[in-house]
Amino acid sequence: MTPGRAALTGQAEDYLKVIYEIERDGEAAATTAIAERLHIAPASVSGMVRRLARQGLVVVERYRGVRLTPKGRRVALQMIRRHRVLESYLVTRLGYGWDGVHDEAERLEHAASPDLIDRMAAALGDPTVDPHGAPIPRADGTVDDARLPVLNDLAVGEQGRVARMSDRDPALLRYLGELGIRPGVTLRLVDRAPFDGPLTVAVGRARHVIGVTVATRVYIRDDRR
Amino acid sequence: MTPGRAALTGQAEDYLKVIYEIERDGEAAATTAIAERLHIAPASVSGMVRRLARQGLVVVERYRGVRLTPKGRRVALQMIRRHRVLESYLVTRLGYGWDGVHDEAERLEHAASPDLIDRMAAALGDPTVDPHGAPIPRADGTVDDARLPVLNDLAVGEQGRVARMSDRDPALLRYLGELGIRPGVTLRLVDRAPFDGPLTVAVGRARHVIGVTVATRVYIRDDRR
DNA sequence: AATACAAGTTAGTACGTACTAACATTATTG
DNA sequence: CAATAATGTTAGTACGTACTAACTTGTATT
Ligand SMILES: [Mn+2]
Ligand SMILES: [Mn+2]
Ligand SMILES: [Mn+2]
Ligand SMILES: [Mn+2]
Repeated sequence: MTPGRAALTGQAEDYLKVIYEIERDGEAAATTAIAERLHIAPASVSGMVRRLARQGLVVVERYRGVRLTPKGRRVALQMIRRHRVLESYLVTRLGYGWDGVHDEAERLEHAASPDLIDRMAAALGDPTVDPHGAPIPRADGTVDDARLPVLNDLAVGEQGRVARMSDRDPALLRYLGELGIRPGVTLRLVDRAPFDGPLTVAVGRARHVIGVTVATRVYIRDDRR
Repeated sequence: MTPGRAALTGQAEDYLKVIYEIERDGEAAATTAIAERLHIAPASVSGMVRRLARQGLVVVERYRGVRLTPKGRRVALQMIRRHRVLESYLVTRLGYGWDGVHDEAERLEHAASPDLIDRMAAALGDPTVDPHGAPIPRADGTVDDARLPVLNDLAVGEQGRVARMSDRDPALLRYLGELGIRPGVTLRLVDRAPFDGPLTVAVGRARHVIGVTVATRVYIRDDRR
Protein backbone atom coordinates (compact mmCIF):
# COMPACT_ATOMS: atom_id res chain seq x y z
CA MET A 1 0.00 0.00 0.00
CA THR A 2 1.19 3.47 -0.91
CA PRO A 3 4.61 2.14 -1.90
CA GLY A 4 7.31 4.74 -2.55
CA ARG A 5 5.23 7.62 -1.26
CA ALA A 6 7.39 10.64 -1.87
CA ALA A 7 6.02 12.98 0.80
CA LEU A 8 4.28 15.82 -0.94
CA THR A 9 5.18 19.42 -0.32
CA GLY A 10 2.66 21.78 1.16
CA GLN A 11 2.23 23.59 -2.13
CA ALA A 12 1.55 20.42 -4.03
CA GLU A 13 -1.14 19.68 -1.46
CA ASP A 14 -2.73 23.06 -2.02
CA TYR A 15 -2.68 22.58 -5.78
CA LEU A 16 -4.46 19.27 -5.43
CA LYS A 17 -7.12 20.83 -3.23
CA VAL A 18 -7.91 23.59 -5.68
CA ILE A 19 -7.83 21.25 -8.64
CA TYR A 20 -10.33 19.08 -6.82
CA GLU A 21 -12.60 22.05 -6.17
CA ILE A 22 -12.45 23.39 -9.69
CA GLU A 23 -12.90 20.02 -11.29
CA ARG A 24 -15.78 19.21 -8.96
CA ASP A 25 -17.96 21.83 -10.50
CA GLY A 26 -17.25 21.22 -14.13
CA GLU A 27 -14.53 20.34 -16.58
CA ALA A 28 -10.85 19.71 -16.27
CA ALA A 29 -9.16 22.36 -14.13
CA ALA A 30 -7.84 25.16 -16.32
CA THR A 31 -4.43 26.65 -15.73
CA THR A 32 -5.70 30.16 -15.11
CA ALA A 33 -8.41 28.94 -12.76
CA ILE A 34 -5.77 27.23 -10.64
CA ALA A 35 -3.51 30.26 -10.85
CA GLU A 36 -6.25 32.61 -9.73
CA ARG A 37 -7.21 30.62 -6.69
CA LEU A 38 -3.63 30.28 -5.58
CA HIS A 39 -2.72 33.86 -6.43
CA ILE A 40 0.19 32.87 -8.59
CA ALA A 41 1.09 33.34 -12.25
CA PRO A 42 -0.27 30.87 -14.83
CA ALA A 43 3.26 30.05 -15.90
CA SER A 44 3.99 28.78 -12.40
CA VAL A 45 1.02 26.47 -12.62
CA SER A 46 2.27 24.89 -15.84
CA GLY A 47 5.47 23.96 -14.07
CA MET A 48 3.90 22.54 -10.95
CA VAL A 49 1.32 20.63 -12.91
CA ARG A 50 4.07 18.85 -14.77
CA ARG A 51 5.57 17.78 -11.45
CA LEU A 52 2.23 16.57 -10.17
CA ALA A 53 1.79 14.57 -13.36
CA ARG A 54 5.21 13.02 -12.91
CA GLN A 55 4.08 11.86 -9.47
CA GLY A 56 0.94 10.35 -10.90
CA LEU A 57 -1.38 12.76 -9.12
CA VAL A 58 -2.91 14.45 -12.14
CA VAL A 59 -3.35 13.81 -15.84
CA VAL A 60 -2.56 16.74 -18.11
CA GLU A 61 -4.26 17.45 -21.40
CA ARG A 62 -2.03 20.11 -22.88
CA TYR A 63 -3.73 23.42 -23.45
CA ARG A 64 -6.87 21.86 -22.03
CA GLY A 65 -6.44 21.47 -18.30
CA VAL A 66 -5.72 18.84 -15.67
CA ARG A 67 -7.70 16.15 -13.96
CA LEU A 68 -6.93 14.37 -10.72
CA THR A 69 -6.03 10.73 -10.86
CA PRO A 70 -7.65 8.51 -8.22
CA LYS A 71 -4.45 8.87 -6.25
CA GLY A 72 -4.55 12.64 -6.59
CA ARG A 73 -8.18 12.72 -5.55
CA ARG A 74 -7.35 10.68 -2.46
CA VAL A 75 -4.74 13.18 -1.42
CA ALA A 76 -7.04 16.11 -2.17
CA LEU A 77 -9.82 14.69 -0.05
CA GLN A 78 -7.43 13.98 2.74
CA MET A 79 -6.30 17.61 2.69
CA ILE A 80 -9.86 18.85 2.62
CA ARG A 81 -10.64 16.64 5.58
CA ARG A 82 -7.70 18.05 7.46
CA HIS A 83 -8.69 21.59 6.66
CA ARG A 84 -12.27 21.18 7.74
CA VAL A 85 -11.57 19.20 10.87
CA LEU A 86 -9.06 21.86 11.87
CA GLU A 87 -11.56 24.64 11.27
CA SER A 88 -14.18 22.82 13.28
CA TYR A 89 -11.80 22.19 16.15
CA LEU A 90 -10.43 25.71 16.25
CA VAL A 91 -13.92 27.19 16.29
CA THR A 92 -15.51 24.91 18.83
CA ARG A 93 -12.57 24.31 21.13
CA LEU A 94 -10.38 27.36 20.88
CA GLY A 95 -12.86 30.14 20.33
CA TYR A 96 -11.93 31.07 16.80
CA GLY A 97 -14.42 33.12 14.83
CA TRP A 98 -15.74 31.50 11.67
CA ASP A 99 -14.38 34.43 9.72
CA GLY A 100 -10.82 34.09 10.92
CA VAL A 101 -10.28 30.39 11.01
CA HIS A 102 -9.62 29.66 7.35
CA ASP A 103 -6.12 31.09 7.12
CA GLU A 104 -4.96 29.27 10.21
CA ALA A 105 -6.29 25.97 8.87
CA GLU A 106 -4.77 26.68 5.48
CA ARG A 107 -1.31 26.45 7.05
CA LEU A 108 -1.89 23.84 9.74
CA GLU A 109 -3.36 21.36 7.27
CA HIS A 110 0.12 20.73 5.88
CA ALA A 111 1.75 20.16 9.24
CA ALA A 112 -0.89 18.15 11.07
CA SER A 113 -0.56 14.38 10.98
CA PRO A 114 -3.54 12.22 10.08
CA ASP A 115 -3.42 11.00 13.66
CA LEU A 116 -3.84 14.52 15.04
CA ILE A 117 -6.73 15.15 12.71
CA ASP A 118 -8.46 11.97 13.78
CA ARG A 119 -7.97 12.87 17.41
CA MET A 120 -9.47 16.29 16.87
CA ALA A 121 -12.38 14.85 14.94
CA ALA A 122 -12.98 12.28 17.66
CA ALA A 123 -12.85 14.97 20.35
CA LEU A 124 -15.69 16.73 18.54
CA GLY A 125 -17.69 13.56 18.02
CA ASP A 126 -16.74 13.19 14.36
CA PRO A 127 -18.63 16.15 12.95
CA THR A 128 -19.95 15.84 9.40
CA VAL A 129 -19.79 19.51 8.43
CA ASP A 130 -17.36 22.32 9.19
CA PRO A 131 -18.27 25.74 10.59
CA HIS A 132 -19.12 26.99 7.13
CA GLY A 133 -21.40 24.09 6.41
CA ALA A 134 -18.98 22.25 4.14
CA PRO A 135 -19.03 18.46 4.42
CA ILE A 136 -16.04 16.86 6.11
CA PRO A 137 -14.61 13.88 4.22
CA ARG A 138 -14.39 10.81 6.41
CA ALA A 139 -11.10 9.21 7.36
CA ASP A 140 -11.72 6.52 4.74
CA GLY A 141 -11.83 9.15 2.00
CA THR A 142 -15.55 9.25 1.30
CA VAL A 143 -17.66 12.45 1.26
CA ASP A 144 -21.19 13.51 0.57
CA ASP A 145 -20.36 16.40 -1.64
CA ALA A 146 -23.59 17.19 -3.44
CA ARG A 147 -23.76 20.07 -5.90
CA LEU A 148 -25.99 22.59 -4.24
CA PRO A 149 -28.04 25.43 -5.66
CA VAL A 150 -27.12 28.89 -4.63
CA LEU A 151 -29.27 31.57 -3.05
CA ASN A 152 -29.28 33.34 -6.40
CA ASP A 153 -30.98 30.31 -7.98
CA LEU A 154 -34.13 30.69 -5.89
CA ALA A 155 -37.27 32.00 -7.55
CA VAL A 156 -39.12 34.83 -5.88
CA GLY A 157 -41.30 33.37 -3.16
CA GLU A 158 -39.21 30.23 -2.73
CA GLN A 159 -37.43 29.44 0.47
CA GLY A 160 -34.51 27.26 1.47
CA ARG A 161 -32.20 26.48 4.33
CA VAL A 162 -28.64 27.77 4.22
CA ALA A 163 -26.39 24.77 3.70
CA ARG A 164 -22.96 26.32 3.37
CA MET A 165 -21.00 29.26 2.16
CA SER A 166 -17.61 30.09 0.76
CA ASP A 167 -15.15 30.39 3.62
CA ARG A 168 -12.35 32.18 1.89
CA ASP A 169 -13.26 35.80 2.41
CA PRO A 170 -13.43 36.82 6.08
CA ALA A 171 -15.17 40.09 5.22
CA LEU A 172 -17.93 38.24 3.40
CA LEU A 173 -18.36 35.91 6.35
CA ARG A 174 -18.59 38.77 8.78
CA TYR A 175 -21.14 40.47 6.55
CA LEU A 176 -23.24 37.34 6.29
CA GLY A 177 -22.93 36.82 10.01
CA GLU A 178 -24.30 40.30 10.66
CA LEU A 179 -27.28 39.51 8.46
CA GLY A 180 -27.90 36.35 10.43
CA ILE A 181 -27.13 34.22 7.39
CA ARG A 182 -25.28 31.11 8.51
CA PRO A 183 -25.65 27.38 7.99
CA GLY A 184 -29.02 26.06 9.14
CA VAL A 185 -30.91 29.33 8.89
CA THR A 186 -34.02 29.41 6.71
CA LEU A 187 -34.24 32.07 4.00
CA ARG A 188 -36.96 33.19 1.68
CA LEU A 189 -36.44 35.16 -1.49
CA VAL A 190 -38.88 38.04 -1.23
CA ASP A 191 -37.96 40.02 -4.29
CA ARG A 192 -35.46 40.33 -7.04
CA ALA A 193 -34.77 43.58 -8.86
CA PRO A 194 -34.56 43.28 -12.66
CA PHE A 195 -31.34 43.05 -14.67
CA ASP A 196 -29.42 41.03 -12.10
CA GLY A 197 -30.35 43.57 -9.49
CA PRO A 198 -30.19 43.05 -5.75
CA LEU A 199 -32.29 40.45 -3.98
CA THR A 200 -34.51 41.03 -1.02
CA VAL A 201 -34.21 38.15 1.39
CA ALA A 202 -36.23 37.32 4.47
CA VAL A 203 -34.18 36.02 7.38
CA GLY A 204 -36.57 35.33 10.18
CA ARG A 205 -38.52 38.55 10.65
CA ALA A 206 -35.81 40.68 9.07
CA ARG A 207 -35.53 41.74 5.42
CA HIS A 208 -32.15 42.29 3.82
CA VAL A 209 -31.21 43.57 0.40
CA ILE A 210 -28.11 41.83 -0.90
CA GLY A 211 -26.15 41.89 -4.12
CA VAL A 212 -25.93 39.11 -6.65
CA THR A 213 -22.27 38.47 -5.90
CA VAL A 214 -23.11 37.62 -2.33
CA ALA A 215 -26.18 35.63 -3.36
CA THR A 216 -23.90 33.47 -5.48
CA ARG A 217 -21.74 32.47 -2.56
CA VAL A 218 -24.47 31.20 -0.28
CA TYR A 219 -25.48 27.60 -0.95
CA ILE A 220 -28.89 26.40 0.03
CA ARG A 221 -30.74 23.15 0.40
CA ASP A 222 -34.10 23.23 -1.27
CA ASP A 223 -36.63 23.17 1.52
CA ARG A 224 -40.19 22.82 0.29
CA ARG A 225 -40.80 19.33 -1.03
CA MET B 1 8.32 47.74 15.55
CA THR B 2 9.62 44.79 13.55
CA PRO B 3 9.78 46.84 10.35
CA GLY B 4 10.45 44.90 7.15
CA ARG B 5 10.05 41.52 8.79
CA ALA B 6 10.79 39.06 6.02
CA ALA B 7 8.78 36.05 7.23
CA LEU B 8 11.24 33.33 8.18
CA THR B 9 11.11 29.91 6.65
CA GLY B 10 10.48 26.90 8.82
CA GLN B 11 14.05 25.72 8.47
CA ALA B 12 15.46 29.05 9.55
CA GLU B 13 13.26 28.78 12.61
CA ASP B 14 14.61 25.35 13.42
CA TYR B 15 18.18 26.57 13.01
CA LEU B 16 17.56 29.38 15.45
CA LYS B 17 16.10 26.98 17.98
CA VAL B 18 19.09 24.67 17.91
CA ILE B 19 21.55 27.53 17.93
CA TYR B 20 19.80 28.82 21.02
CA GLU B 21 20.02 25.45 22.71
CA ILE B 22 23.67 24.87 21.87
CA GLU B 23 24.72 28.35 22.79
CA ARG B 24 22.77 28.20 26.03
CA ASP B 25 25.05 25.58 27.46
CA GLY B 26 28.37 27.00 26.42
CA GLU B 27 30.15 28.78 23.67
CA ALA B 28 29.19 30.00 20.25
CA ALA B 29 27.32 27.30 18.32
CA ALA B 30 29.74 25.28 16.21
CA THR B 31 28.87 24.33 12.67
CA THR B 32 29.10 20.61 13.28
CA ALA B 33 27.00 20.84 16.44
CA ILE B 34 24.22 22.51 14.50
CA ALA B 35 24.60 20.03 11.66
CA GLU B 36 24.35 17.07 14.00
CA ARG B 37 21.18 18.21 15.71
CA LEU B 38 19.49 18.94 12.42
CA HIS B 39 20.80 15.81 10.72
CA ILE B 40 22.27 17.70 7.83
CA ALA B 41 25.76 18.13 6.40
CA PRO B 42 28.05 20.79 7.90
CA ALA B 43 28.37 22.41 4.50
CA SER B 44 24.66 23.07 4.46
CA VAL B 45 24.94 24.83 7.80
CA SER B 46 27.60 27.20 6.49
CA GLY B 47 25.20 28.29 3.79
CA MET B 48 22.17 28.78 6.00
CA VAL B 49 24.16 30.56 8.63
CA ARG B 50 25.23 33.14 6.09
CA ARG B 51 21.59 33.78 5.25
CA LEU B 52 20.66 34.09 8.91
CA ALA B 53 23.49 36.58 9.35
CA ARG B 54 22.25 38.59 6.39
CA GLN B 55 18.90 38.82 8.13
CA GLY B 56 20.52 40.02 11.32
CA LEU B 57 19.57 36.93 13.31
CA VAL B 58 23.04 35.63 14.10
CA VAL B 59 26.59 36.91 14.19
CA VAL B 60 29.16 34.68 12.56
CA GLU B 61 32.76 34.36 13.66
CA ARG B 62 34.29 32.51 10.77
CA TYR B 63 35.70 29.12 11.66
CA ARG B 64 34.56 29.74 15.21
CA GLY B 65 30.79 29.47 15.34
CA VAL B 66 27.66 31.61 15.51
CA ARG B 67 25.84 33.53 18.18
CA LEU B 68 22.26 34.72 18.18
CA THR B 69 21.64 38.43 18.03
CA PRO B 70 18.94 39.78 20.36
CA LYS B 71 16.56 39.59 17.40
CA GLY B 72 17.57 35.98 16.72
CA ARG B 73 17.13 35.10 20.36
CA ARG B 74 13.67 36.60 20.35
CA VAL B 75 12.67 34.42 17.42
CA ALA B 76 14.25 31.35 18.99
CA LEU B 77 12.36 31.82 22.23
CA GLN B 78 9.16 32.36 20.37
CA MET B 79 9.65 29.07 18.54
CA ILE B 80 10.47 27.27 21.76
CA ARG B 81 7.35 28.69 23.31
CA ARG B 82 5.28 27.46 20.40
CA HIS B 83 6.82 24.04 20.56
CA ARG B 84 6.26 23.60 24.27
CA VAL B 85 2.77 25.01 24.36
CA LEU B 86 1.85 22.68 21.50
CA GLU B 87 3.31 19.69 23.31
CA SER B 88 1.44 20.61 26.45
CA TYR B 89 -1.82 21.05 24.62
CA LEU B 90 -1.52 17.87 22.59
CA VAL B 91 -0.76 15.83 25.70
CA THR B 92 -3.38 17.25 28.01
CA ARG B 93 -6.19 17.88 25.54
CA LEU B 94 -5.75 15.37 22.77
CA GLY B 95 -4.36 12.36 24.56
CA TYR B 96 -0.89 12.34 23.04
CA GLY B 97 1.76 10.33 24.82
CA TRP B 98 4.75 12.27 26.04
CA ASP B 99 6.95 10.07 23.91
CA GLY B 100 5.16 10.78 20.65
CA VAL B 101 4.36 14.43 20.88
CA HIS B 102 7.69 15.95 19.96
CA ASP B 103 7.62 15.24 16.23
CA GLU B 104 4.11 16.59 15.83
CA ALA B 105 5.07 19.79 17.63
CA GLU B 106 8.24 20.04 15.59
CA ARG B 107 6.15 20.56 12.47
CA LEU B 108 3.17 22.45 13.87
CA GLU B 109 5.38 25.07 15.50
CA HIS B 110 6.08 26.55 12.07
CA ALA B 111 2.46 26.71 11.00
CA ALA B 112 0.73 27.83 14.18
CA SER B 113 0.11 31.55 14.59
CA PRO B 114 1.07 33.30 17.82
CA ASP B 115 -2.63 33.77 18.37
CA LEU B 116 -3.29 30.05 18.25
CA ILE B 117 -0.46 29.41 20.66
CA ASP B 118 -1.78 31.97 23.10
CA ARG B 119 -5.25 30.45 22.88
CA MET B 120 -3.90 27.00 23.59
CA ALA B 121 -1.82 28.28 26.48
CA ALA B 122 -4.81 30.11 27.91
CA ALA B 123 -6.98 27.00 27.56
CA LEU B 124 -4.48 25.18 29.74
CA GLY B 125 -4.21 28.00 32.28
CA ASP B 126 -0.87 29.24 30.97
CA PRO B 127 1.31 26.34 32.06
CA THR B 128 4.92 27.10 32.98
CA VAL B 129 6.46 23.80 31.98
CA ASP B 130 5.84 21.35 29.15
CA PRO B 131 5.21 17.60 29.52
CA HIS B 132 8.94 16.93 29.68
CA GLY B 133 9.48 19.49 32.39
CA ALA B 134 10.98 22.12 30.13
CA PRO B 135 10.06 25.72 30.97
CA ILE B 136 7.68 27.45 28.58
CA PRO B 137 8.81 30.93 27.54
CA ARG B 138 6.12 33.53 28.21
CA ALA B 139 4.41 35.44 25.44
CA ASP B 140 6.58 38.44 26.26
CA GLY B 141 9.72 36.43 25.50
CA THR B 142 11.00 35.83 29.02
CA VAL B 143 11.90 32.39 30.43
CA ASP B 144 13.31 30.89 33.57
CA ASP B 145 15.82 28.67 31.91
CA ALA B 146 18.22 27.72 34.70
CA ARG B 147 21.12 25.40 34.00
CA LEU B 148 20.27 22.25 35.89
CA PRO B 149 22.46 19.44 37.14
CA VAL B 150 21.91 16.07 35.67
CA LEU B 151 21.19 12.78 37.41
CA ASN B 152 24.75 11.76 36.66
CA ASP B 153 26.02 14.69 38.71
CA LEU B 154 24.54 13.37 41.96
CA ALA B 155 26.87 11.89 44.54
CA VAL B 156 26.03 8.50 45.98
CA GLY B 157 23.45 8.98 48.68
CA GLU B 158 22.17 12.29 47.36
CA GLN B 159 18.65 12.72 46.16
CA GLY B 160 16.84 15.13 43.88
CA ARG B 161 13.57 15.73 42.14
CA VAL B 162 13.34 15.12 38.42
CA ALA B 163 12.99 18.53 36.76
CA ARG B 164 13.05 17.69 33.09
CA MET B 165 14.44 15.41 30.46
CA SER B 166 15.42 15.48 26.83
CA ASP B 167 12.30 15.05 24.72
CA ARG B 168 13.86 14.16 21.43
CA ASP B 169 14.11 10.40 21.65
CA PRO B 170 10.76 8.67 22.04
CA ALA B 171 12.43 5.39 22.98
CA LEU B 172 14.30 7.05 25.82
CA LEU B 173 11.10 8.64 27.05
CA ARG B 174 9.26 5.35 26.98
CA TYR B 175 12.11 3.72 28.87
CA LEU B 176 12.15 6.42 31.51
CA GLY B 177 8.40 6.23 31.76
CA GLU B 178 8.58 2.52 32.46
CA LEU B 179 11.04 3.18 35.24
CA GLY B 180 8.68 5.75 36.71
CA ILE B 181 11.15 8.52 36.04
CA ARG B 182 9.24 11.62 35.01
CA PRO B 183 9.16 15.26 36.05
CA GLY B 184 8.32 15.74 39.71
CA VAL B 185 9.43 12.30 40.87
CA THR B 186 12.05 12.11 43.62
CA LEU B 187 15.16 10.04 42.96
CA ARG B 188 18.05 8.94 45.11
CA LEU B 189 21.39 7.78 43.82
CA VAL B 190 22.02 4.51 45.65
CA ASP B 191 25.20 3.36 43.99
CA ARG B 192 27.54 4.05 41.16
CA ALA B 193 29.77 1.40 39.62
CA PRO B 194 33.36 2.49 39.04
CA PHE B 195 34.82 3.64 35.71
CA ASP B 196 31.65 5.43 34.57
CA GLY B 197 29.68 2.31 35.26
CA PRO B 198 25.94 2.09 35.64
CA LEU B 199 24.09 3.89 38.43
CA THR B 200 21.65 2.35 40.85
CA VAL B 201 18.77 4.71 41.41
CA ALA B 202 15.94 4.55 43.90
CA VAL B 203 12.57 5.56 42.51
CA GLY B 204 10.08 5.28 45.31
CA ARG B 205 10.47 1.75 46.60
CA ALA B 206 11.98 0.46 43.36
CA ARG B 207 15.67 0.24 42.44
CA HIS B 208 16.80 0.58 38.87
CA VAL B 209 20.20 0.21 37.30
CA ILE B 210 20.68 2.68 34.46
CA GLY B 211 23.53 3.60 32.15
CA VAL B 212 25.47 6.83 32.20
CA THR B 213 24.06 7.93 28.86
CA VAL B 214 20.59 7.89 30.28
CA ALA B 215 21.68 9.49 33.53
CA THR B 216 23.04 12.39 31.51
CA ARG B 217 19.70 13.13 29.96
CA VAL B 218 17.68 13.44 33.14
CA TYR B 219 17.87 16.86 34.76
CA ILE B 220 17.23 17.23 38.42
CA ARG B 221 16.59 19.98 40.90
CA ASP B 222 18.76 19.64 43.96
CA ASP B 223 16.42 18.76 46.77
CA ARG B 224 18.17 18.91 50.10
CA ARG B 225 19.22 22.45 49.86
C1' DA C 1 58.20 23.80 14.53
C1' DA C 2 56.40 20.29 11.41
C1' DT C 3 52.85 17.36 10.71
C1' DA C 4 48.40 15.33 11.02
C1' DC C 5 43.66 15.49 12.01
C1' DA C 6 39.37 17.77 12.94
C1' DA C 7 36.46 21.39 11.82
C1' DG C 8 34.82 24.69 8.62
C1' DT C 9 34.22 26.82 4.11
C1' DT C 10 33.66 27.16 -0.92
C1' DA C 11 32.43 25.48 -5.48
C1' DG C 12 29.48 23.14 -8.17
C1' DT C 13 25.08 20.53 -8.63
C1' DA C 14 20.20 19.56 -7.91
C1' DC C 15 15.39 20.31 -6.98
C1' DG C 16 11.15 22.87 -5.81
C1' DT C 17 8.91 27.00 -6.48
C1' DA C 18 7.89 31.38 -8.32
C1' DC C 19 8.56 35.21 -11.58
C1' DT C 20 8.69 37.77 -16.41
C1' DA C 21 9.02 37.79 -21.27
C1' DA C 22 8.39 35.64 -25.44
C1' DC C 23 6.10 32.30 -28.13
C1' DA C 24 2.20 28.90 -29.26
C1' DT C 25 -2.40 27.33 -29.33
C1' DT C 26 -7.27 27.63 -29.01
C1' DA C 27 -11.52 30.28 -28.96
C1' DT C 28 -14.21 34.14 -30.41
C1' DT C 29 -16.05 37.10 -33.40
C1' DG C 30 -16.45 40.50 -37.31
C1' DC D 1 -12.68 32.19 -42.62
C1' DA D 2 -9.34 35.44 -41.09
C1' DA D 3 -8.06 38.47 -37.49
C1' DT D 4 -7.94 39.09 -32.73
C1' DA D 5 -8.29 37.97 -28.00
C1' DA D 6 -7.77 34.75 -24.41
C1' DT D 7 -5.40 31.07 -22.67
C1' DG D 8 -1.43 28.22 -22.05
C1' DT D 9 3.45 26.86 -22.49
C1' DT D 10 8.48 27.42 -22.67
C1' DA D 11 12.82 29.73 -21.71
C1' DG D 12 15.53 31.99 -18.68
C1' DT D 13 16.24 33.87 -13.95
C1' DA D 14 16.17 33.82 -8.92
C1' DC D 15 16.12 32.11 -4.27
C1' DG D 16 16.10 28.68 -0.51
C1' DT D 17 17.83 24.44 0.78
C1' DA D 18 20.48 20.39 0.66
C1' DC D 19 24.24 17.45 -1.12
C1' DT D 20 29.33 15.95 -2.35
C1' DA D 21 34.01 16.99 -3.29
C1' DA D 22 37.80 19.77 -2.77
C1' DC D 23 40.17 23.17 -0.33
C1' DT D 24 41.36 26.04 4.01
C1' DT D 25 41.98 26.98 8.74
C1' DG D 26 42.71 25.88 13.49
C1' DT D 27 44.20 22.56 17.00
C1' DA D 28 46.62 18.69 18.80
C1' DT D 29 50.56 15.62 18.58
C1' DT D 30 54.96 14.27 17.85
MN1 LIG E 1 -11.50 26.97 4.98
MN1 LIG F 1 -3.01 25.11 2.62
MN1 LIG G 1 9.80 18.68 22.02
MN1 LIG H 1 10.49 22.42 13.85
